[in-house]
Amino acid sequence: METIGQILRNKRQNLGLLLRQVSAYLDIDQAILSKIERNERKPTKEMLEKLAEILKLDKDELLIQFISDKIAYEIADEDCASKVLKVAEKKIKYLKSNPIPKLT
Amino acid sequence: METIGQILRNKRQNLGLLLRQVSAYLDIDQAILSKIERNERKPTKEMLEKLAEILKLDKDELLIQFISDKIAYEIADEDCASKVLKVAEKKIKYLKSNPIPKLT
DNA sequence: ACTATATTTGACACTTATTGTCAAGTAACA
DNA sequence: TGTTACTTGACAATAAGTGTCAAATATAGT
Repeated sequence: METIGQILRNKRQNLGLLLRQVSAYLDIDQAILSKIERNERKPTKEMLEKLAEILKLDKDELLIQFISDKIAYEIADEDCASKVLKVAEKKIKYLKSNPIPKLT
Repeated sequence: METIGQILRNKRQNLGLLLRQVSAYLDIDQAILSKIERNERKPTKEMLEKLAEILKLDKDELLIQFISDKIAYEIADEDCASKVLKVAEKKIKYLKSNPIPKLT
């Protein structure tokens, strides 16, 4: 099971790209990219899209990995985690079929 | 499909309790509770536990509603939402069966 | 309409998180 | 030793979240 950081790092290295090169393409400091690859910081969606481009990764797949990572870390320590996901799924289906109320 | 705010408000009103009374029990400003019930603010876990007590709700169930609400709102606008949940579930299973890496 | 009570709203100050930048640090290796 | 790639931590700036309060708005009873 790979984290998003690992996915990014592996692909970058397989392509023989340097942090410096990729971070320049994203127009961010390479320190940030380094931290993203070690899961110390989270990329923005904009960064993800650029990363998908330059690393030849599927944009949607990367987004899925990113969000699921976030959720997994968020609730992994709850012992009701899988129940949470089931309920969340129902709520999402409901939200999708109804006008979206405002979020806090 | 009820939000956590709706659940809290319904139960409070069914018990004939006032915002003032419940918020006093929680030791918070009633404005905050009002906002929680309208999903403008998120309760802390401590608030949730107190709310479960005074409103005679199941503590675990309430926590599940709370977290699933958060997740649902977080990803409801993604069109890959259900895929995200599936991947998240796998990741959680993995995390639970392995030493937990540090979170960002 | 008047009063009292319940709830909502928004401004505010305060704290906490998140962010990008930078320079100094380590590690590997020619 | 010198070079290259990457890492780390301190820093300031910004954004996000929190509690408090008073004024505004319901809501119901008389």
